[in-house]
Amino acid sequence: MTAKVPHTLRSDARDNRDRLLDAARELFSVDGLTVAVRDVARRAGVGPATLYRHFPTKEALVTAAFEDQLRACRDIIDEACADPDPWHGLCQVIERICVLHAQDRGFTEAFLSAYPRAFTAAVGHGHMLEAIADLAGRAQRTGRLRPDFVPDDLVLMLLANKGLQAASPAARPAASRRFAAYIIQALTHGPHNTPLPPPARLATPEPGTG
Amino acid sequence: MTAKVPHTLRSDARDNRDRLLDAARELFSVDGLTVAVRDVARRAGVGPATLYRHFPTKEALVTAAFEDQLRACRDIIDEACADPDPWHGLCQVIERICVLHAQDRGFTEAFLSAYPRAFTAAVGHGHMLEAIADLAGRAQRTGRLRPDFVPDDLVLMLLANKGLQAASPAARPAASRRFAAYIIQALTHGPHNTPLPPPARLATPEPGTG
DNA sequence: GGAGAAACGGACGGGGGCGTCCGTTAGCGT
DNA sequence: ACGCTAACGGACGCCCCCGTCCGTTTCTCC
Repeated sequence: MTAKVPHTLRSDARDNRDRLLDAARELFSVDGLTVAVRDVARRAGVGPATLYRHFPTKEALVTAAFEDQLRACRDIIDEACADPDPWHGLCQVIERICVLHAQDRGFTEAFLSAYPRAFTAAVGHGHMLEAIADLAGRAQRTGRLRPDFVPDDLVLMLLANKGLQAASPAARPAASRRFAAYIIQALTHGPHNTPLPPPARLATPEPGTG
Repeated sequence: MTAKVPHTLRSDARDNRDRLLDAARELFSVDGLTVAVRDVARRAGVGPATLYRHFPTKEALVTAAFEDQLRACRDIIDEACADPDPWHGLCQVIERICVLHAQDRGFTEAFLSAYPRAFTAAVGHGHMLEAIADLAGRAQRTGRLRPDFVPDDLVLMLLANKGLQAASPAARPAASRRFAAYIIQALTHGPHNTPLPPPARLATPEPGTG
């Protein structure tokens, strides 16, 4: 029970930790979270035990590796919510998060329920969803966002965008950009809008199975 | 080399084969192709060896299990191509294939490149894509389908729709229906169309990684 | 009803991934 | 320079999955 936490890593340890995070980001971003922990360690030039010493479980490694991306995500949303034009803000959210996800497969999988516990808790999905819902409400009141849009539709679109990662890594950004443009088109309120089927309750995505 | 193929299965064998296909369809449709072959065998009430006797590899089981779905898919497309209103036909393709995929996760994964060899060869993806491209061209000439649509965009949408399978099984059909409606909205030609980013070359989806 | 072959299924080997143990190395403070 | 301890990493156990082998059961045909 005597807390003997050094709070200061030895130089080599700090070094290895950094290299591990870099390696994790590299591998996860291209191949997703299925990459073996061993491969991350090998890429970083350390043994598996070293990795597990720094990150007791794969989930810990994942959350640590994607801290920045998560912050970037939040920044995008905060910025959009502060946009004086809520419709423009919403479009920005869609476009930017889509390409962000397209650029990083691992982050997308982490963000969308591969390790739901870690991420939903860490960032407070709830808060983000609330902010988005508010933004969407304001966008609807401007008349640019179709009135039958519901916030869950945004989750729908994010999940759909994730599906694009089955494409070749090289094609992903272009695919997501084009997809985002289509989505914005679909969300635009206009005289040609055809009625939508009832919204889906996505509440609890099944755990695992990124 | 003496061909001693009975061509007529013993009654119990035929029975087991049917039960295996049923079990495979049930499990694959809900949980996708990640289900262990053992589980399929267990569900069918037979040993693993029996399964492998009927289907020498997992891929063989998958293709056999989804033969009907594949035919249904082709029928949808053929029917749509024969539709006197090509735009209506295209919409039908989108709606029906989206819900077909929403109802059956395993088929979707099989259809979209989890076992590319088996399926692309079996059905001739090429032919289907050609037919769709022709249909889309005709739809564009009616002025209902936006002119900057390219056939690859349909693959884009199918991949995106696949992403919705991360939702709970119960929510999938509703999600896909709504998604399809949004897509059709996005593809509609109208004065409010905003230009799209350049299309993505999806040509060769990476193998594996359903 | 009995012989022969087809079909069955439990047990096995191989591969891969996750997380751990312990003998060894190397940074740090004196 | 030297010892103490943090940090390292190869090797290990465990689990899961795929596909195979062989002794046993069961259908079929006479």
